[in-house]
Amino acid sequence: METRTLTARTPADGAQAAGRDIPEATVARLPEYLRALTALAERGIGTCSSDELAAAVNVNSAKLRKDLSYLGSYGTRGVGYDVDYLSYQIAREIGLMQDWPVVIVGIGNLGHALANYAGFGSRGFRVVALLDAAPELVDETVGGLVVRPFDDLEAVVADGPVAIGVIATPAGAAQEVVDRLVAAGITSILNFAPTTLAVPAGVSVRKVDLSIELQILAFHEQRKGSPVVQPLAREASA
Amino acid sequence: METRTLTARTPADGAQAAGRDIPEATVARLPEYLRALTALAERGIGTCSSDELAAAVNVNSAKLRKDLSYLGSYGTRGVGYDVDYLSYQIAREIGLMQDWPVVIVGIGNLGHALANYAGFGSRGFRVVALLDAAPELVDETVGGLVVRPFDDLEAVVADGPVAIGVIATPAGAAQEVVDRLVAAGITSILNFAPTTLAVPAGVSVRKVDLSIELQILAFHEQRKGSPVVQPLAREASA
DNA sequence: TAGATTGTTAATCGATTAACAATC
DNA sequence: TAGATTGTTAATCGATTAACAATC
Repeated sequence: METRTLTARTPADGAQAAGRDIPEATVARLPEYLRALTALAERGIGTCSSDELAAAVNVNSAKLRKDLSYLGSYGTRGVGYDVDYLSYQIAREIGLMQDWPVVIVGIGNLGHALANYAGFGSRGFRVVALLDAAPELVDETVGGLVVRPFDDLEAVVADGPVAIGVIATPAGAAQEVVDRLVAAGITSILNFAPTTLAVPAGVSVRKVDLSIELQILAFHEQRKGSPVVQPLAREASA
Repeated sequence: METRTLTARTPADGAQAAGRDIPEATVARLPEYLRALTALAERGIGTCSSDELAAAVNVNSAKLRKDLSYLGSYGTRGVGYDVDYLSYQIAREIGLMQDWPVVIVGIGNLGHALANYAGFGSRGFRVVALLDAAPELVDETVGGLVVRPFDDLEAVVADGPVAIGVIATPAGAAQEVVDRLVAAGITSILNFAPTTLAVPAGVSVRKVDLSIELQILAFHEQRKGSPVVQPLAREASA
């Protein structure tokens, strides 16, 4: 592992082809692996096994190894994974070697919190504009940026590329907003508004939905029943 | 359908047994169906087909019907579903006929936004306490509630049942907080802190993670490449 | 060489979907 | 009765996992 270099792969090498078509479930876990690796690196740990990393993320180690196998062969049998090297490979795979300009639409309570969220920039997600339709919010400074009218959207996009649009408006406005974002050429949307969005093919939408998460918890809480609080009493997940 | 009443089911009735063991993927969609039904009701629509409801939520109508079949047979062949009746059945299944007392821990930017979030209470999720370890936040009033010291947790729980704990602290504090919540008897956790939590069996954890969602979007955005913005050009999802 | 751990295989499990009989 | 739409079946697809050969 100490002599690892980023050698060019031959066509016969499987690892290159492995770059293609990563399962969606795997993609969703890569950021968690990366986060756990970053925490290990901060603790000065240079190497870890799949068992150790899997434990940190609460997944089966076979699943972890299978996930990583879609990226290539970045471990060393009998030894484990080099924390920095694996971090680099995952970051590259996710696309974190470049900057991702973000606009936030809707600067209410949530939009404020998002604009002030420090971790936002940490991974190359750079907030380039805050937009709101309400005149009383425009020109306010939030998280170091001046709120602009939503109608400035096209000007913002003309000024420089925008990769991701974050929707933090009320549900009623969200479809209109996403239509404008898509028309302006933005193809990735993160939706905090509690409503389903319709978008053309080729546009990715992820949603973050507090109310749905609470309802899922309520469902399971209800099923637990009052007396039977612990289904499988003894075992504790480390 | 007009004469539908909530008759007691006989033991031979399949619908009662159907209440058992709903797949996790189905559980996660029930709140979306409920939200779409509520929107239909607000538009004065009394009946809808599985095709119509499925279109509103962007799912396959076969999937919708299969999901609903786990709850029972609440539709009418040749007609569709009564919006109010189906709403009621889904709400009951999720557990929304009762109140779910919630505590929010960590009243920073995000905690503020959550405490002020109106939609919180709309479905029976009642915020009963705001807790923070920082003395400078304690006694501040947020969303109509006075922030209390985190050490009041046990007193809050003793005062009345708490079903769900919401963690809006920095990542570094989250494990400690969840340990205390679990020790206090709370068995459902909604985690906004960007870290994996370890909990004993019988405790449910859901997470809401901005950074992970952005990274998943970045992954796909990267794969789209600059010139190939629309993989399947023509088709537009309604 | 002996011990450890990866990367991969194959079995299993759960979720999705098309198709259609049941039935309003 | 004819048309419409549900509820269910069965096929397919994707994800998880145990087991182990490969190999450091």
